[in-house]
Amino acid sequence: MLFPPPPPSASPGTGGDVFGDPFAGLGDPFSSDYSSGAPEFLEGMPDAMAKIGFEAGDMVKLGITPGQAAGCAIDAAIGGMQMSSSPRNNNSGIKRRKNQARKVVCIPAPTTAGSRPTGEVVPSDLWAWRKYGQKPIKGSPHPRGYYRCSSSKGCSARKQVERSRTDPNMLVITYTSEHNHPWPTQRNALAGSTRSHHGKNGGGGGSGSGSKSSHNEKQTQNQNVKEERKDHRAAATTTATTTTSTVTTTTSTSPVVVKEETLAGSSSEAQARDQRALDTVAGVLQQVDHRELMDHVFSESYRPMIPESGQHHENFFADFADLAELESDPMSLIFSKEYMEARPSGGAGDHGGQEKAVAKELDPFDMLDWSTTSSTAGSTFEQGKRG
DNA sequence: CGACTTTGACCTGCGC
DNA sequence: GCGCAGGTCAAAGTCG
Repeated sequence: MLFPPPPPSASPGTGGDVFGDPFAGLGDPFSSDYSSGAPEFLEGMPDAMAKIGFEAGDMVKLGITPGQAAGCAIDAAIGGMQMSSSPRNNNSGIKRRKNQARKVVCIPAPTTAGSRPTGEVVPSDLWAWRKYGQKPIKGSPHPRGYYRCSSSKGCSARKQVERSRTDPNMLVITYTSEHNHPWPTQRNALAGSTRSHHGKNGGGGGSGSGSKSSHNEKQTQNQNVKEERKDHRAAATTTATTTTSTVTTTTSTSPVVVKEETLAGSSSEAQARDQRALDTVAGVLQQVDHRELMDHVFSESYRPMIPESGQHHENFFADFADLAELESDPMSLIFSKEYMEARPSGGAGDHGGQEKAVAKELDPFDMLDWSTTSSTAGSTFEQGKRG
């Protein structure tokens, strides 16, 4: 996600130190009376989303709907502005380590793919993560999982995974610290891929792929693939939602349909709130030309985090496309789809220098790359654009 | 045996 | 200094 520097009006260091306070001046979205419309908040929604770096392209990249995006905007905002569930905690902000740069990513929660026996769902990215803790979070019905990078011993990269408070179908992933090593070349680095789907109990079963031998990974993955395929057919509704939303947001057509699918099961109040937010965001999206959107998605902001050879990228994309087929994982699904769609005008057969450029720009890791903010004044806010 | 998850205990930052 | 709540540690157990 692309996080622009906070506007001068933002107030870093007041709990909203990551984003400033994206809702500054908009009122507290959680204390707003939605039954009466909360116009000041909704009117400011697009601006609020922009403040936290939520752009239309990000929604396309991640295959989420405007409604979900709005929810993520809220969730991301909560990250810097804790819900005022108690007088003591009144917008004081959640506790966080000092000088910790963070990046918040919202993605559609995988349905059965990547799910654990406990029901927890962890999306795949290509780093290897090892879970080291889980905590119930005040104000959220869902626990937060804590993961650290297991690819390299000295790597301080961490991530937190929790379900969106506003949309259980969305996952809010917070990345902390950077990897100090190249990303794994093996395709086994699939955080969230299950070690075993048929564990006897919760312990030992579950996610994490880590640095186990690729042979074991493949074995497990192949098993999972079969089950996932089966599960995905069963869970066609949810999966289709992810796919459809990608299309509808890029074509700016009838996002309401998507919203209805994605919000199924929400409370009527939440639906009403999401609907209003959706309408607002949809209005913004409809002003965005499809091509501009795609241009943005595959724009200069997409630079490989770690320079690799062109050959590497070519292999990577081949692998990734392969994975997309196998996994039906939101990330791979989205990426493979968009990669194909965004091939240079010549189409799939258009190779050559342009392909290299595309490969360079389409590094999927930039999806999760650092475009961070930091509580430290004067820090870089968009590391993803660093040379 | 090594890597993993789970989970209770402990640590830490922050507001009062 | 106290208490709250988020973040981390580490022992126990599982799995291949």
